[in-house]
Amino acid sequence: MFSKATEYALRATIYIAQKSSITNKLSLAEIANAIDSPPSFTAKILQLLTKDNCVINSVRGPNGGFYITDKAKQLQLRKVLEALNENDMFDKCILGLKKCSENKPCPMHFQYKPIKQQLIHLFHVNTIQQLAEKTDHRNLFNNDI
Amino acid sequence: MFSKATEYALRATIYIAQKSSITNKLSLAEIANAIDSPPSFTAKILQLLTKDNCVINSVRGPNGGFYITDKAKQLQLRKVLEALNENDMFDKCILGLKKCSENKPCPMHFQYKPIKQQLIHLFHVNTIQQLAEKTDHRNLFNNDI
DNA sequence: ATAATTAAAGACAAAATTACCCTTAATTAT
DNA sequence: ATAATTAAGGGTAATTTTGTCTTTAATTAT
Ligand code: FES
Ligand code: FES
Repeated sequence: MFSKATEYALRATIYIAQKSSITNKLSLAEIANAIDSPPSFTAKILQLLTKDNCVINSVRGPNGGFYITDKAKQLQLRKVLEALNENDMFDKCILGLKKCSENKPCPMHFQYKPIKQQLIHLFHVNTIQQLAEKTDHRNLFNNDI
Repeated sequence: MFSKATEYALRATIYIAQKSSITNKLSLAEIANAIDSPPSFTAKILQLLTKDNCVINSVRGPNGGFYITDKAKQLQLRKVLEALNENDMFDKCILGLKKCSENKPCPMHFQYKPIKQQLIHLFHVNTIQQLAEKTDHRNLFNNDI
């Protein structure tokens, strides 16, 4: 469905929303370990999310790390997709036509349309905070049994 | 959503179902042109679909090409995903966890679940033929305005 | 039989994605 | 001020996906 980069971005954002605060920043190492992602690659993705402090914030130096503000927690989850440039994901034709349109619909268009809208809705109605509250803090992403 | 390979496979299958018959086989060149895909790459994908004649059939030599039997037209669209090894697409966790399960659901699991089921349903209930009938023959995949 | 045509098969190349490493800059603690 | 810590940034490497090309095999038409 999503690229690895986007998966890591979503997991990292939710994790940071669960565990961080302005007084308790999370290091790259902790985040990457918690969400089971390659640290260096995760660093790049976190940079995208901190660009213009659009989703998360970061501070360098001792006791530095990543955190998210209460305000940013109220952002739609869609903002994460935007930061990864994968926000147009759900505008696309499921069969890969250059343009998904009602005028020249592909054979799957009208059946896919309501599903597509639910996917868009999913990332629109949920705020980062709401997602963060959905699972208990302990073993959020450790389901690798 | 899908890989290029899968997109081409779906488009090619639907196109072949629309235009081919045992007496009117379609050449690689015609198919690739019609569905707007790179010919050589499309050749590889058509090979996957003809493997064990699971979805489409092919004949070499003059007046050879690709076609689909009436029987195969009754196959679920899901068979195309299977041939491309992308059938497990909708079993996966939307956040990329190794396992999508009810026991250890990710924060999006229960909201994503009904959408996932509709996606699965989409590829289960539609036969290749049904999709082929959904659009007129002329400019099926030429929506590149 | 021979030549022409078409897909199959394999090797290869390009591009994109994913991942890693090293240096730099910022911040903090001492 | 100095040293330690941490993210930022740049370059590069590995892997996967996408795309190309050439040869081979099968089939048909002559
Ligand atoms: S045209 Fe294919 S999904 Fe809209
Ligand atoms: S566990 Fe994430 S979608 Fe089911």
